[in-house]
Amino acid sequence: MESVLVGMRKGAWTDEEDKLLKKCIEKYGEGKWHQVPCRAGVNRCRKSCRLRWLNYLRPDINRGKFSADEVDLMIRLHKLLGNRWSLIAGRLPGRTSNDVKNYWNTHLQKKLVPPMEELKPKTQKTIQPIPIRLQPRTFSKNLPWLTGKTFIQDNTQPTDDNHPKPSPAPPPPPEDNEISLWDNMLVGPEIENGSTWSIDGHYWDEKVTSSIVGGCGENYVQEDPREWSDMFIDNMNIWEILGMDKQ
DNA sequence: AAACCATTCAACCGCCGAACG
DNA sequence: ACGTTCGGCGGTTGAATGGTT
Repeated sequence: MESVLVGMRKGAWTDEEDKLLKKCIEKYGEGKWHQVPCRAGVNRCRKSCRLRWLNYLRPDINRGKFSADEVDLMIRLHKLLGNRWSLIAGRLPGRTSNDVKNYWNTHLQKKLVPPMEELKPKTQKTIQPIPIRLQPRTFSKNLPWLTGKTFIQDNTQPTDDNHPKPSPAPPPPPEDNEISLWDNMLVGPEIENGSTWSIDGHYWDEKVTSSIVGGCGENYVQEDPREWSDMFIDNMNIWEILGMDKQ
């Protein structure tokens, strides 16, 4: 119960609050958000502090305009991931999930969605706009890839500049057929052919499953794709999947 | 100059899953 | 096994700003 919420400040952050929060994070680091309001001396809830830091105060945030490349990548990723803003933002260095979400809602949704709606024959069976449902968002600290046994690619780490770049030690590239699969997932309507759409919108193709899992480099066996898909998406080299030059 | 409308985006809200006692 | 807490997410809201009449 967050009884301490009574009397908490809301609304826009002041410069003074920003300074206090920034100072606190620099001193104690990110995390332990429940302690941050007390440590920083701001009358805000933990969520508000976290959001302010992640969306505004973090030093690596790129607050400039979205470049054409970024927009292109965002569209591709959205086609692949759906409204998984945090995952999309993770592939756009310096961008926050809030930025991506806002940009999509204000700039791209109007451009992309309405025309699709208009083009859609009213009698035609429609495919839900969520290509993949990636269920798990967080993982146990005991999982192998969190204990140093498995390579983890983390593109969300701060970068020296604001340009997209591959990780320093990228994992082995996927096999050609794997790239083809993900390419296919990005190109649109043909996604329906030869693959499986489950009732709840999950996209699945069993033949490819084993191939992908094997391609992760570990003897990692998982029965249900929904159990590993987030990890997979996070850790695989999406730059290659998207067929983009690493810049 | 003022009123109105549209757009942008920071911030809040409610929910979920993991961790912990 | 269960309840609580915490971190994190996506959806939504509303104030601020810009543009138009």
